[in-house]
Amino acid sequence: MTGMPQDKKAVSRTGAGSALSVLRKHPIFSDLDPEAFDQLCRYAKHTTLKRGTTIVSKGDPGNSLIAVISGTVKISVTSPDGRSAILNLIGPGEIFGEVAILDGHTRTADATANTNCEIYVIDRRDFIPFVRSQPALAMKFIELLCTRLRWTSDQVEEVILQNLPGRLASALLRLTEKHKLAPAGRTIAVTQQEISEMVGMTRESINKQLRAWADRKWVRLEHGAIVVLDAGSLQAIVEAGGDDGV
Amino acid sequence: MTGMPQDKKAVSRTGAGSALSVLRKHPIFSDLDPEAFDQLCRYAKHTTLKRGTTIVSKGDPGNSLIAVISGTVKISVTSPDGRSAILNLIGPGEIFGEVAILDGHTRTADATANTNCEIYVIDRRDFIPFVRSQPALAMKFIELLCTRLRWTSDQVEEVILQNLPGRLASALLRLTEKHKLAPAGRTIAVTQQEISEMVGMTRESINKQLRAWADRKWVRLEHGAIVVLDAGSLQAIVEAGGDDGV
DNA sequence: GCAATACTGTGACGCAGTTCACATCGGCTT
DNA sequence: AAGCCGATGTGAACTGCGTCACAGTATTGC
Repeated sequence: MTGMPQDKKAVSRTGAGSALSVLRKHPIFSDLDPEAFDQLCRYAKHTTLKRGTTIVSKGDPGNSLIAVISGTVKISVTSPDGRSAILNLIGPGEIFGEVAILDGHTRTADATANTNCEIYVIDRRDFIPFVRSQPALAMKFIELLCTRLRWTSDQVEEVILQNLPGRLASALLRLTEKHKLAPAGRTIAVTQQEISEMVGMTRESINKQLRAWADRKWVRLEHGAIVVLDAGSLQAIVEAGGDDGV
Repeated sequence: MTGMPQDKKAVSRTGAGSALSVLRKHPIFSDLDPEAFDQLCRYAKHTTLKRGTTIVSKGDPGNSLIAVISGTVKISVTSPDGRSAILNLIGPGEIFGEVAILDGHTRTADATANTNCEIYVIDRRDFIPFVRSQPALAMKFIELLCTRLRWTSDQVEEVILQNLPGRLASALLRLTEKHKLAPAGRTIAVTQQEISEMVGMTRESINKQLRAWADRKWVRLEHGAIVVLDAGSLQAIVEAGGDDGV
C-alpha cells in the first residue's frame, strides 16, 4: 500500500526466497515494473495439490490463470471411450489456462496435477483489468499465444504427416528443446506411457521403437526418463519422413 | 488526409462498392473507427493471383498480413516425401499470416491460391506501429489467436483420439460450422482429395466412408462438394469416439 | 522390510487403413 | 463434338500398429 522503496515487506514478496520468484523469470512478466508485479502477486492465491488432482476440466468456464511453482501439470483431453491424449506438460515457472482467461470462453482441455504441485491461481476479475492497465503485457500475451500456436500447429503437422518413428523422434526433440538441455545427455523426465499419450500411439509400440533406438545408442532408457544421446539421428528420421533406416 | 466527413474520396475506399468492404465486416476490424480503418486500407496492396500460386512458404520471414477478398487460400504443410496436410482454408473476408507478422518469426505453413484469388497484403513495417497506436486492436488479435488456438487444439485432439469415421465427421461438422450454413442442406465446397488432406487419411478411404454415409442419406455427394444432410448422426459418431454403428 | 503399485519389456495375432491398379463420370477447352 | 483432365468410385493385396496377454523390475507407502 505504501509503495515506498524501503518497504521491506513488499520487496520480500518477490525476493529470491519467495515461491513467486520463479514467476518473475517468465518472459511474460520479465518487463513488468516491480510495483505492478507486486500487485499481481497480491492477486495470486497459493495452493498445493496432490498428484492426480483435477485442476480444471474441459468445458468449464475459464475464470483463472494458473502459474506452476513446483511439480508438473498435465494438460490433456479424453475421448468418450476413455483414451487420453496429452497436449502439454507444464513445469515450474510456466503458466497455463491463458486461452480461456483471455477470451472468456470455456476450458479447451483438462489440467491435472501430474506430480504433487504448488501453484498460484489468479482470478479473471482481477487479471483482465490488470492487463488493460499494462499495455505492454497485452503484447507479451500475443507473443505467448503465437508460441503456443506454433507448438500446436507443429503437433498437427507431425501427427498427420509422420508415422511412429517420426512422431516419436519429433516428440523427443521437442521435449529436449523445451527443457533447453545441454547438447549431450538430454534427460527427459517422462514415462513411456506419457510419451505414448503425447504422440497418440500405444505404450507397447513406443517401447519397441525406443528399445530399437537404445540398441543403436541413440537414446538410453531409465526409469521414468529418456536420455537423448544422438539428437542428430533423431532429426534425420524426422527429415526422412519417419524412416529410421533399418 | 483531410479526415473531413464530406471527403467522398476517402469514404469511397471503404464504401459498399469497394473490395475492402468485405474486410470491414471482419470481427477484428469491426470496432475500429472509420479514419483508422481508412488509414489501414491505404497500407494495403491489392493483388490478384492465379490458382496454384504460392503466396508464402513455411520458413519464410513473415513480413506481411494477408486478407482474402475473393477466392480461397489453402494453408498447408508438406512432408519430405511429398504428402501434404491442409491445416485450413481461408475464404473471402478472412485474414491469415497473423502469427508470423505478430511475433516476427518465420511462416509456420505454406499458403497457396486454391482458386483464382484477390487479396490485400499489409506490410509488417506499416502494421506493427498501427497496432501499437490502436490498443483495442491488440485485444482483438488476442481473441483471434485464442480462436485459432482452439481450432488447432481441436484438430490435435481429433487426429490423436479418433479413427477415420470420427475424424471425417468432425471435419465435416467443423466446415459446416465455419461456413455458418443453414441447418438443412449444408453444402461444403471441397473435393474429397482436399478433405482427405485435412483429416490425414487417403482419398480412397475417405471416399469409401462418404459413400457408406451417402447410402444412409447422412450426406449427399456432388462434384467438388459435399452436402451434410444429417448433422446429428455425424455428431453422434464423434461422440461415440468414431464408431458409426454398422 | 515387505507388499503394493507403478513402470518397463516382449511376443502372437488381428484389423483398420494404405497401396496399387484400375474404371467411370462430368465439365472445360479448342 | 472431340478430347482432356480433374474428380469420383471400387476392389484385392499388403502392412503398420493396435490388442491382448503376459513377465520382469524399480519405487512408493505402510
